Amino acid sequence: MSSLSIGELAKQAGVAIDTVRYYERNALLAPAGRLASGYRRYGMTELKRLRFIRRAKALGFSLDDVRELLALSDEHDIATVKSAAERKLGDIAQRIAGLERIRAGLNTLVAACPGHGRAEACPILNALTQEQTP
Amino acid sequence: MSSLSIGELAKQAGVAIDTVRYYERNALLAPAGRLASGYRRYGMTELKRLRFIRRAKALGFSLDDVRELLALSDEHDIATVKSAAERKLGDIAQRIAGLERIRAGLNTLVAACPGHGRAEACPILNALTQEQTP
DNA sequence: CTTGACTCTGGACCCAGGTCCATACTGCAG
DNA sequence: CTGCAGTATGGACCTGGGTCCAGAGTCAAG
Repeated sequence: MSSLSIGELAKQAGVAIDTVRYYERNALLAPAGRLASGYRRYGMTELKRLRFIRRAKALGFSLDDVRELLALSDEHDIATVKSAAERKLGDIAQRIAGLERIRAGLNTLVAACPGHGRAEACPILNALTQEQTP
Repeated sequence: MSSLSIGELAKQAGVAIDTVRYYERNALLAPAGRLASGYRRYGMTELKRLRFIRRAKALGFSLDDVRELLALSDEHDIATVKSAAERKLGDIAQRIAGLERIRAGLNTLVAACPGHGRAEACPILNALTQEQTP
């Protein structure tokens, strides 16, 4: 046990085989140990790391961010981990705010559109056509 | 007046020259009229259309969406415009909801992290390392 | 031993929405 | 007329996060 082929690893981590190799090429995973045949072999360490990556991505981190986090977690540098997470939180809040603004604008337009009649009566088309800055 | 070079058009519309040509190549703008020299010439119609595109993008529409909207606005088909806008509104709401979920998760972790001490005390690293599904 | 499933490699390709480049030609001010 | 800014073209390149492919070699069940 605890020796996995790339296919088993990928399956257990819930990613594609190509993704594992892609991560290795891009330094998110250390180069894997090899059998005499050249086949990669993995242990629990790599499985955990791969799951770490998957979770971090689900939390909205880019692979660049993840690379940093992995480095930090190796250093056990909690303060830096926390501030990285805080920065990410700020990013996410900003993305949400941008989308909220778009939603509010579009919502107003949709609400005001009768859904029938002349084009001039459609505030959506008007908003897009008019000269004023949105 | 009302005859613009590509550079003047781009400037007045607030986009790059290359972007104008890119839009022409990708059927967001009709092929421009040309001088004998081959230089493109534009009028107010194209300027408005370009601003339409810019605004629509600012509202979160993809260029594919914009192509559709342009076709619709040509048809003065208000009902279809409204339902396209409603679909877009749904998309945006979903994106926001996804980000909210991420934010809530990350927020909890950051709040619980002491910011110093052993790595085992950092809930951020723990959440990423632990086996349970996030 | 055979056969089918697995793995290896380097490299091409995908999505969107452009940006940048070299080379050649044109327009206009002075 | 000169010189420089502007424009033309086709094609390469960029970002991020992979995915797919051909051709070759390997593992393991039966």
